[in-house]
This record gives sequence, C-alpha cells and structure tokens, in this order.
Amino acid sequence: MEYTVQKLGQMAGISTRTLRYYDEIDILKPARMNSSGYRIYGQAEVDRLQQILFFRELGISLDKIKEIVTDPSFDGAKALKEHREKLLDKRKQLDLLIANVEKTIALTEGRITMSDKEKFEGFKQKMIDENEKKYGKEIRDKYGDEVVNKSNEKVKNMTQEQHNEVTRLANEVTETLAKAFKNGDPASEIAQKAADLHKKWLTFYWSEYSKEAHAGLAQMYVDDERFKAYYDKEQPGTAEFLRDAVHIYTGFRK
Amino acid sequence: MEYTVQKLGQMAGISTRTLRYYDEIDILKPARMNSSGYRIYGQAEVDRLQQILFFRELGISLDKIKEIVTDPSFDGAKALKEHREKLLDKRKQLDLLIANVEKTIALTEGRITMSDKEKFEGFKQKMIDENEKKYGKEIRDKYGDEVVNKSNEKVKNMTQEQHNEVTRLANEVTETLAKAFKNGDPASEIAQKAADLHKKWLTFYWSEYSKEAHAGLAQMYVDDERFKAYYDKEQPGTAEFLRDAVHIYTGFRK
DNA sequence: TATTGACCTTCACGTAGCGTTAAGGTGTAG
DNA sequence: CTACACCTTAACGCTACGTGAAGGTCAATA
Repeated sequence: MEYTVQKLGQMAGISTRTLRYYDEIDILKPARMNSSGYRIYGQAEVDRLQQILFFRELGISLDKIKEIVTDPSFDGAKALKEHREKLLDKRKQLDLLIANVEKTIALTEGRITMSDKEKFEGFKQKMIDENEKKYGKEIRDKYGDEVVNKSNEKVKNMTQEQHNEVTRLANEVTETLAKAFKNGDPASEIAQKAADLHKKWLTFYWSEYSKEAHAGLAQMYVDDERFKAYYDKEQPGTAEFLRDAVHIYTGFRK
Repeated sequence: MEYTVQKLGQMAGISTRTLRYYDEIDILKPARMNSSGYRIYGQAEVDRLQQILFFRELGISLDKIKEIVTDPSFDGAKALKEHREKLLDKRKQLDLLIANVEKTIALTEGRITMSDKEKFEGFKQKMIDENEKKYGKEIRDKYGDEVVNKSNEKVKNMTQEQHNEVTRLANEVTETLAKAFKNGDPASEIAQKAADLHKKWLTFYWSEYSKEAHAGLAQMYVDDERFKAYYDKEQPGTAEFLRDAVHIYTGFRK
C-alpha cells in the first residue's frame, strides 16, 4: 500500500505540514518521489511514523526521537528514564505554581484575612527569598531575625487552627455521611455534599488534590479492612456508600 | 535611586536582554533615556518590575501580565482563575504522560511479563483508541467486541490480583513497622523499609505519588483519631513512629 | 478539450521569551 | 591615551509546526 501526504496524514491523524516537516528534518523520509515530485510513503514509513508518534505522545522532543528511531543501538530505555525525571521535575514545578496561584487567588478574594495572610509561611518565605535575591543584605539587616521569628510563630498558630478546623470538618463529614446513608442514594444532594466535605477535609493533608487520587482513596476505604471498619462502625455499608458517592463526585467510572 | 539596565537586572535577577525586551513590547518602559540613549529606571519602574516578575513566576504570559499591570481596572482575579484551570489541565496531561512513560519503561525492561502486559487496560485502550483513530472502522470490524470483552475480563483479573497483592503489602507494612517500632529509631534501616513498603502500598491507590502527599497522609494518621487508633492498636505510639519514618523517608521537614 | 476542484509542491513568515553574537558608541580609571 | 566595562540597535536561533501564497498535477466532468 502506498500513500501520499494527505492519505498518510489522515491515517495518522496529523497534518500534511507535519509530514513535510518530518521530511525536512530527516526524521521521516518518503520511500520515493513520483514523477511529479509527490512524496510517496510505503509500509515501512507507516510503521516508523507510528513509532515516532508514540514517542511524541510521551512528550519526547523530535531530536531525541530521531536518535531513538534512527540508531537501533540507541538506549531507548535510558532516554525514557531521563525523560521521566524531567517530567517529574516539571510536575513538581507545576504543583508549586498551582499552590501559589491558589494562594494568590485566596488573597485577592479576601477569603483570607490580614492575620491569615501571614500564615502563608511558604509564600512569605518565597517573598523573603525573592527580596533577598533582589536587595541582598539590605532587607535582611532591616527585618532579619524579627521577620523569621514572627513567621515561625505564625506557623505554629496555623497548625493549631488547622487542627481545630480539620477536626470540625471530619465530624461534619461523618454526620453528613450518616444522614446521606439513610436515604441510600450516593448520587443524592446530601451524599454529594458529604463527598465534597470529604474532599475539603482531604485538602488539609494533600498538597495537591486530584480526582483520581480522591477516587483511589475512597476505594481504599473499602479494600482495606482497617479503614473499612472505621467507616462502618456505626452503620455497616457506609464505606461502600462513601466510595460510591466519591466516585460519582469525581466522575470516576470503573 | 536610578538604575541602568545592568544594575536593575542584577537586582531583579534577570538579564539585560530581558529588560530591553520588556521595553520593546511596552511592558516596562524606562523612566527616561539619558543623553547617550542609555535606559534609566527609577523607583516606580522597580516596583512595576516586581509585579511583572511576580506574575511571571505564576506562569502567566507576558501578554496577560501586560493587561494586568497596565489596566488597573483589569480583573486580575478572573485572569488568575482562568490561569489556574489551565494549570490544572496541564497537570492532568502531565500525569497521564508520566503514567504512560512509566508503563513503557516497565515494558521495555521486561519487569512485566507477557501476560501482565495485557493488564494495562488503560494502555491497551489507548492503543485501541489510537488504532481507531488511524484505521477507522477496519480494525473494529476485525477485532471489535472480541478485544473489548477480553480486555474487560483482564481488568477483572487484575483487580483480583491487585487485591491480593495489596493485602499482602499491607500486612508486610504492619509487620515491618512493628519490628521497627521495637528499636525505636524512625531513621533506622528497617523503619525506612517500612516507609518504603508503605509507599508501595499507597501507589496501588494513588494514580500519582508525591512525597508531599505521602508526608501529608502520614501526618493524617496521627491527627485523625480514627486512623491513629488502628496503627496504635498493638503498640501505642506506632502512628507517630510511622509518621516520623515517612517524614524522614520523604525528606519532609516541618 | 477545456475547465473545475481537489490534490500536490516549495518558499517563507509567525509563534514566546528571550539567548547570543556582531558591530559600534560611551564612561571612567590609570 | 588607552584599557575595559558598560551601553546601544539589529538580527538570527530555538520548538514544532500553522498558515497563507504562488504555482504545478490529476481525475472527473461539461
């Protein structure tokens, strides 16, 4: 079977421009050109393109892909591992970014009061770091130990406050869940509220929240006897009920 | 105080090129030019630059930043929220990518046997999706329901196997932890092994693992009575011990 | 057979946010 | 007077293509 740019592109779900570009950078050359200068691809090129697209989906640069697909002795596994490290770093960065953006939103929305603001030790630390970088010792001489000490103190306060809040939330989850369980529908409004409270409670412990992780944790409550017993102690079946509610809440489908 | 490009750049930790670029795109103009055409910045420009760099660190494009810092009535909070959504999408993508890269590594390393390969329903589904996209109905007519059914069956097997494995791991965590607790040092080799096993156990429930989340969960074991009791039921203090071991394991410092 | 319309080709500019020469003027210390 | 550090503008480079523009090719149809 032979293909022109457009046919191959349609098959692979990529543009003709991309194919010409891959030709240009010597990553995928057509099998031959016909008499009119059209690019003609054969089966071997289709296979190679699949490889290329596979690696591309892993976010690997075309340069690396070129090495992988042209040199058969190239250590693809090693490249993949290095790539994984880069991805993990990237995610770490991204998580920090998200946390900072969320804190900023909270600040601008005024959801956090003035005294609360100071609780963002990390945020403040970041500010301090930045200031240090920008103004060197000037600022440190001016505020120095005072700021650091005050800040540490606030962290202690926050921990105390957080603990109160998290305990309150945990109770609320239990209560709401018990009520919801009585009507028996995990999709009901009150059951969904329980799932939402559960999420809020969770976010005190998780630096980042993801629906997948939340759904996974809910499943864990059922799978692990130790946790299951806790949720079931008042009314057997509550663990499953919470799991179902959370799965609906997170949009998770088995 | 007045600054030339280099002085301001050093203060802010950015290059002179960046400052000229910001001038070029009208995001930060110097206060004035001196007789030789040098850029001279004043205090107002320093403040503005700080704002710019702040938003830049949040990963916001210079275009958006321009809107934010030039138009004081611009809804910065809204922009931030939109930006947050983009970041969250990005992280979702990234998580998928990482999962796939890790699966691919496992495959190429042969850590997964042939029969195990088929357990990657998600992976296989991805392959199927790709094939569908590439070859349309051809492939579905050919393999169609057969593949789907077989695949679903495998998932069930996997779930069963996973459950066995996770139960085994949970026991191993408990045993190792009990042994480690006797010598009392959360930094000891055996305590760290317990933390490692705990991580392995966790990864059955979390689609992504992060040290922060792991450390957070460990803290949760202590803070929440319901969980604390489980860990402490054999030997009081085990929950704290596990938390300390995990915090050391993850390199988490309070 | 001429025309239409869908296909193909090669340039070549645009994207974001600067890094990096290159070529040349300015400021100041010795 | 000469170094040498600083400043300027101009312009290409980076990724992985998208998006025309200008023009040739192919198959079907009037």
